[in-house]
Amino acid sequence: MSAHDKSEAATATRNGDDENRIDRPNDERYDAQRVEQKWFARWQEDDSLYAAESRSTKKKYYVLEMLPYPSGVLHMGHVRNYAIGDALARYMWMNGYNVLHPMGWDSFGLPAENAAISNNTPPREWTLHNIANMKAQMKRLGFAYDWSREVTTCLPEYYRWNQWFFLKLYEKGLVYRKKSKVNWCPKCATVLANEQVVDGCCWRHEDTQVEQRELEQWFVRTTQYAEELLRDLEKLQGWPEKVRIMQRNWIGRSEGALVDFQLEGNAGPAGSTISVFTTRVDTIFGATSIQLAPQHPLVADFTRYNQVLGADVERLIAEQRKAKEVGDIGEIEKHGVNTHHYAINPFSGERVPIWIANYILMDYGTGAIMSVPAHDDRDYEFAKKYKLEIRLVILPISNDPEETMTEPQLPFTAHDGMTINSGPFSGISCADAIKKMSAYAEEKGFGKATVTYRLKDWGISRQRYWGTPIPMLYCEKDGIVPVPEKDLPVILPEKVEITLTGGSPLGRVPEFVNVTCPKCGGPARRETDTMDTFVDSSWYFYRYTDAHNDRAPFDGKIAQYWFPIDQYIGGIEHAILHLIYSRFWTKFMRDLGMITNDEPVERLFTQGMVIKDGAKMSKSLGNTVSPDEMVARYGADAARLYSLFAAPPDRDLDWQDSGIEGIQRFLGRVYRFFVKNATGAVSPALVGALQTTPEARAIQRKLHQTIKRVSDDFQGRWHFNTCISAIMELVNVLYAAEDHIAKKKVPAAFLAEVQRNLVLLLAPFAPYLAHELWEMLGEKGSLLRAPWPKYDAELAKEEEIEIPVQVNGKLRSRITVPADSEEAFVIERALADEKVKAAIAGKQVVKKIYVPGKLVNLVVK
RNA sequence: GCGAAAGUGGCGGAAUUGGCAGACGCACCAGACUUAGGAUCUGGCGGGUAAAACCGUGGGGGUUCGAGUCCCCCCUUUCGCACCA
Repeated sequence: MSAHDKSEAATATRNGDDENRIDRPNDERYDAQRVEQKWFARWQEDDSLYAAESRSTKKKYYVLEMLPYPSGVLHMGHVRNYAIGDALARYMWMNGYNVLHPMGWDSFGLPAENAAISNNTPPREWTLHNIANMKAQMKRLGFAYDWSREVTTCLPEYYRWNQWFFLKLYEKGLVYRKKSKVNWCPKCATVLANEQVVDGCCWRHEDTQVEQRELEQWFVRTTQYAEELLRDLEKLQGWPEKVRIMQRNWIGRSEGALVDFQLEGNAGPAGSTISVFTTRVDTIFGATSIQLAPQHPLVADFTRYNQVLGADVERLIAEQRKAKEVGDIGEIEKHGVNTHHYAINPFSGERVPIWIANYILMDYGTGAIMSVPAHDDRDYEFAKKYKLEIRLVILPISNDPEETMTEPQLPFTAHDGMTINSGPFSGISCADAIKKMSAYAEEKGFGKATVTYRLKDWGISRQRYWGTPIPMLYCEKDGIVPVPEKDLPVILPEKVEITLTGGSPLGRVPEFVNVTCPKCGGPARRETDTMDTFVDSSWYFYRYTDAHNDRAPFDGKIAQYWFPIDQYIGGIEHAILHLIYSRFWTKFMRDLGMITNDEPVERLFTQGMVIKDGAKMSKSLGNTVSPDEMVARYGADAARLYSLFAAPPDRDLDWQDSGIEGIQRFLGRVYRFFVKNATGAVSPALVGALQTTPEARAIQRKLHQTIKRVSDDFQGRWHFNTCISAIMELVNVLYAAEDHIAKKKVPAAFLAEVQRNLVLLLAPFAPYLAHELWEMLGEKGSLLRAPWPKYDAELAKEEEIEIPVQVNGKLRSRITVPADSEEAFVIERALADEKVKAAIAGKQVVKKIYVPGKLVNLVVK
């Protein structure tokens, strides 16, 4: 059937339908809904091409987008994230790789419980319903996922392995229970990890102040791997620098020394000491006080019989809390109180007063410092205020010995000085002093060199229902008893009354709580807390490689084939939480002998946010854009293409409805070109033949330039916005050549080749339209496995180039010369140009610059 | 305060290595086809001018034949960290 017949047929049917506007002949409109529905139905029937091959000789490629929480509906941020990954997956398929491109659901978590409370729907039901809905949305958007490997973390098939891992952590001493002050979000009614506290507030409730509560909790010893987590950041060259810096700061390694100061007299418990952490032990002879955090354990001993002091301490705590609330603890005005107790400096034997100060943090170091006003900004400020002694013990080193003796401006905080007034340690460099003094302290048993991290162990207990039950029992006789491996999974019971008060909901389910101890057969009580959901996402990507294994979390051999993940794509908001936990988990699994890779992710890409009207989309601002609505109005291709076109993927994207209309027009333009210029399948013999007519050559050149631009971007910097504009340019060139095409100056066989390549270029970005056009061309093979077009430099080459001619750096004219012209020829032609002649008239040309293929610049005087 | 990224037309954004600033798209203007146009096609579109000249990449200096790009100083925005001892 020719194009002419086709459009006549189309016109005939449309003319019969005159209640709407009628399209004229050749006014073929692209009905995205009809085309997308057609392919959607086919893919529903058979999506086997999206499946990764378990046995393959091809090179593997693991591309992964971060799995979503099934909140109910996709938002535009998801669409953007998945459009990037899907384009990459399709590109890699077309390049002959065995691609693993899976999807799953991070489906435990609080929103399900909140929904249960407000709608009276069981969390499981609510969650599974959301998953079904979001999965349907993903399919409608045309994302090519291997659904045979779908992972749903809230199902026992998955979470049983969380429990298994927990037992392994327990065996290795990497999980422990301790009573401690923890972050408590009153709205979530549960504990939060340090990583989940943002500016003193809950990460989910930015307006809710986190409280401190004393609770028994399970902690994962992430600090055991602190050193390696930090060191291996160097290996992650495929990660954004920004993320690596954020992780480095979060781990916060700091070298220093611990030094014990003996308490004088009988202030605290007999023989007790105050251990301080300092990075500047070289300044210890300048320590003129000890400063304790108000929450320091010793403070309680001081205030027990001193109500006045107690009240002061309360005030200091309140000031700290206030500062945290405002979010600038750095700006807090320093206050302190003198306890009138003393401690002994072990180096000098000197008595120093013990103070309590609001600028000392209990959760860093030991919660106690030695205060050296002469050599620390904060200590200096504090000492000035409270008239504490300021004693100089470090002098700046200068080449001029006279200068070395001059007193520096205080506080003098540089690290490259020389000690004075430091007893036997005087007269040496700071670095030397640190070494010698640490060694001395260790030898005498009152201190040692040490490393402190900001990173804390990961508190994973949650007093909530919708999570993985922690497989631990408490027996009256045997104490803490792990659930035997053979009894896994500990199934989360379904009939549970969910409230946000009264502790863990599971605690109110007697048949869950009351068990027999596997050791003694006596009565035991089950742990009623559940695991932080970040446990689920710490290893889920391994499960994709072997999703139905019921004997192990996954098979190590299979994981070894697929890992590390070649490309991971997700939001920057996971730069710390998820990405540190999952790096930890990988190292732990490696040490268990399950895997061989040290890091889970080779290359990480963090895409920007989708915003609207300059603000993050949110229901309260009313600036949300619904993917469903976009698909219904413009089609999935348009929604996907626009989310790639509107901005480079690593930057924020400001959504504009008028922008997606432009994309819709573009898709229609492509479609109409194919309808108007139907050609049919290409004979392989003709592909790549150099065209002879200038009209065809122009198109061929543009085609190959476009292939290069798109391919390069996939390999390199991923600026899909410019890829898509390159394809638009190609289409514009085709439209501009329509007259030539009509006059048969462009051979039909070549035109068919161009169309075929255009479809291939579009395939990663707009799969629906690409498939439709592929079929229209009469292609039989699968587009998803069609080889990516090959760039041919010869065919892309320009025969003639336009060279701008500058005079003294200002553009004066342009000349057209053969592409392979010699410099002398180009300069000669430039000098002969009328406009150039006028510009240099009466002046002397002192320098002639020719940048081959780029420009000519004539310098005149 | 420390660290990182960014600042280009009315808007989203191009310019990958120092070489034609504003690709591509949106919006707008004009024309064509039309009974109609919120379809489609064609053309225009940084400021300035009759046309040129000239001026234009946050501001100020510099290097260079030539700077959005490199160097120095400053301003603004966003993000991360923040009395971290």
